[in-house]
Amino acid sequence: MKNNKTLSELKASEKNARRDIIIDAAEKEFATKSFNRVNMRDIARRAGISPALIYRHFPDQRSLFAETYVRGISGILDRIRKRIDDSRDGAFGEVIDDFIVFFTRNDHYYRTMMNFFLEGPVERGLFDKLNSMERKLLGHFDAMFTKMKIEGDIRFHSHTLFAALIGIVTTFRSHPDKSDREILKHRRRIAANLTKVYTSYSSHNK
Amino acid sequence: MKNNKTLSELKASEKNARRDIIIDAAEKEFATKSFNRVNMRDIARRAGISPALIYRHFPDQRSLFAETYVRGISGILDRIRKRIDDSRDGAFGEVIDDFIVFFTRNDHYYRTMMNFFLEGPVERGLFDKLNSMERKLLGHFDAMFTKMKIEGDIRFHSHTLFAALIGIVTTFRSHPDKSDREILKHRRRIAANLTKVYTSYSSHNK
DNA sequence: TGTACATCAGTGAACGCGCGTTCACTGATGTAC
DNA sequence: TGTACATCAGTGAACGCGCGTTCACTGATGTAC
Repeated sequence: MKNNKTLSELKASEKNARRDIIIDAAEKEFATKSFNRVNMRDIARRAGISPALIYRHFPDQRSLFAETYVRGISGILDRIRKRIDDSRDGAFGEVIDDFIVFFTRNDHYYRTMMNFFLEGPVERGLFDKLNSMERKLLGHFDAMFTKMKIEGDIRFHSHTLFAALIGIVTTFRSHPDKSDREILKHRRRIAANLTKVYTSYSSHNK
Repeated sequence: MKNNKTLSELKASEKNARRDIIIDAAEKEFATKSFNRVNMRDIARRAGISPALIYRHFPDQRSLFAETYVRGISGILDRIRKRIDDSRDGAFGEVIDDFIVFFTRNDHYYRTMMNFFLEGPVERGLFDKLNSMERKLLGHFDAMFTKMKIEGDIRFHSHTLFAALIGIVTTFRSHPDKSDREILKHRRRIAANLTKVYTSYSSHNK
């Protein structure tokens, strides 16, 4: 069996594989406990390595979380894009429902995003990477609003929508007397309300 | 000079005065540094007391912050209420601009709110107190939407609006290449866009 | 074909630190008898 | 009018702890000559 990779390519892909194993472990940790209980020791244990080794692949915890976020978020971004492209009218309701459901099921991505909003600027490369994710989503929203033939500045609408969605996930969270099911239900209901307002606005201004 | 208070009343009001001094000090600390640099030692120093004394008035830091929040927030709540009551149509644009400007100028109230959203349930009494603030604001929004004769479930609209406003403050924050002025400007612009969508929706459904 | 040296994955224990909170104590004032 | 005791504001130093990160080191593999 012929191996057509050079040695250094092999090495690089091995290195990437090791990175992926760490990200997988982080992902699993996020799945089993709440955001701020996730820690480096447990991630290392889950990956079957020593904590120190993580630092050979990521400069610090924030970077690891950011990479986890970037990898994890791209699926939903593509799904949203596809929904918009496949639709005639932008599929507003479905798109924002997708968004809400995704960030409810994967709260840690929301938390990572919040972390970067609230703790502010990071190392430049990381900042750019996270920012490009946001701009990608905004680009999708732009495409959606264009299909909707909405009146006014498209980019402002995208920003407004993004803010509103983040706000919905922010304001309806764990509550002493509410189950996860109820929270999701409430978020979707509010999102549906937003859809009603926005689609009505868009159809009246055609 | 006659003192018509009983001794225990006097004592109680003195105790309240001391509480207020601590809250004042916290407020001043929040005014001089970013949210997560504010700490108990500095608040104590600012109030001219020892850190331990704070704990005679507040069970813990969260509670102190919550009380600070509750006291600080009630002014804007009343202002918003007045604006709505004094207007014929609900003054949507002015109300949400007030909201945005207030939480931009007083970021620490926003941060305290976020803290409670993100870190979740607290000691019950505190939780109820914070919750009643939120419900008060929602009540004001209800009144506003009623004046606007908006179509649909009023409470859902209030929730949607609250979420959207929180989202606007969340998503546009410190950025390596942006000044505070620009951030405020951008937030107001997005808020104005939201106003356009909402007022149009409401007027088309009259 | 062997030797010296470089490279790099990998380790477990230990460091460090920021800061909320508590501890053990003082001093003044009030109260009972 | 004095004595014993309770109450409570107030203090500065010390505790503690969770956890991200680093340190000093090992062992395997690659490379130069």
